[in-house]
Amino acid sequence: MSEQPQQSAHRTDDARQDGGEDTRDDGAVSQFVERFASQLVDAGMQRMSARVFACLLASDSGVLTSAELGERLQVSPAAVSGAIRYLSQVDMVSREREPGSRRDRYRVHSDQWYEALARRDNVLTRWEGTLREGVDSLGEDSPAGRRIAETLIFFEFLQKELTGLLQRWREHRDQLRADLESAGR
Amino acid sequence: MSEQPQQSAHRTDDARQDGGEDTRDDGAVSQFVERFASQLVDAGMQRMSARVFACLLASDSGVLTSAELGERLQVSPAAVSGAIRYLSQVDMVSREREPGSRRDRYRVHSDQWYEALARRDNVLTRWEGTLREGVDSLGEDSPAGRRIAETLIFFEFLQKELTGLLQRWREHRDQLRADLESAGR
DNA sequence: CGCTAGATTCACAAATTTGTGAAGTTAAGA
DNA sequence: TCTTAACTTCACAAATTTGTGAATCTAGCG
Repeated sequence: MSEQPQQSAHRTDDARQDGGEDTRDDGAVSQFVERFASQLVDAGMQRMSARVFACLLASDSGVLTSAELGERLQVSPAAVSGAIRYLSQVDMVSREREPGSRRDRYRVHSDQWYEALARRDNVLTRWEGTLREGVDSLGEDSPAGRRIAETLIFFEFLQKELTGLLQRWREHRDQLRADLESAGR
Repeated sequence: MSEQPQQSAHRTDDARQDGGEDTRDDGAVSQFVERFASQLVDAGMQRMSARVFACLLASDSGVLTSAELGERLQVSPAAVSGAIRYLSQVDMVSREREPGSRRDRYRVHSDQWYEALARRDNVLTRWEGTLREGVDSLGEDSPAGRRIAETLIFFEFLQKELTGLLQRWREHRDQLRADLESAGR
């Protein structure tokens, strides 16, 4: 039927000079980007930020310029700018500028998930504050006050667990890296 | 200055017959409800659902009818209905009907947070599915494929940890209850 | 110092979401 | 079986969010 290897449908062949990025099936990549972005949206992230993030995640270099993002996602520079503003605020993407250039480059960390989770800690702390106020308003002795106090206990438990979990992840990750080190090279 | 205890500003005195609900400062309760609801909204929940949920959480009985919710939150029955539809879908509220009545009553569980977290498990599983597809599309050997594979590893770690965490919570909770049992009664 | 590539901001239009009133549906009680 | 209280659904209006093009700002480079 076709003389192409079966994995290939439509490959990028423009922009070959500036990245060496792609030997991949663009359709499939784009499908992954959009699917994963949708799931992030379901979890509460703004659509454009989710798309930009997923796009960076699925790029070989992990670094893309505004123009590249705009082209891949088919959106305007303004949209990219807005998405990046959010993503760098929540620290999921960092902005770089090459020394002799006026183009920004946006990068995903390899540790972004770990860090995102670590930041959850603050969210929990804020929630706990509100819950404590609630217990005070309602009185510790009222049924409602007691219910909220129980909620508070759960969140406090969660926060404590989170610390341990992050610790264990670091160990797990370092172990994996060490294994890779001794086997792979 | 005042002959009232200082906690009191404006108390409900309507509806005294049907609940025995409130000996509390309505303003403060409402403030808690709205604040906590906002934080839930920030975390991605729909506004009305968040308000209904917070309202139930802050009620003495933990059970309210549609009419009560509508009155406390100043919204239409339709809005309550929509919020409840969502909340029962995600299993944060359950619907009851008193045997000889045509009024539904909506209840928060005391375990809703535990259960909400337990349900996160499914979300993680879905994400992992998408990530695996991504790795397949991009190839395990490409840098992007590798980055996504690392993400996958993190989520798998998280999912495994979640199981243990939930287990520990159940133990912690049972311990707290036992303590309460022997001390309080 | 001016020119210009590139990022950002702004006003606005399009799309989406949210809540309402009213009509529709369901089931308890006479 | 009829009546009616209570929940649900639907069409629509209001509010919010999202992305665009154009104008503006910033900083390399000649």
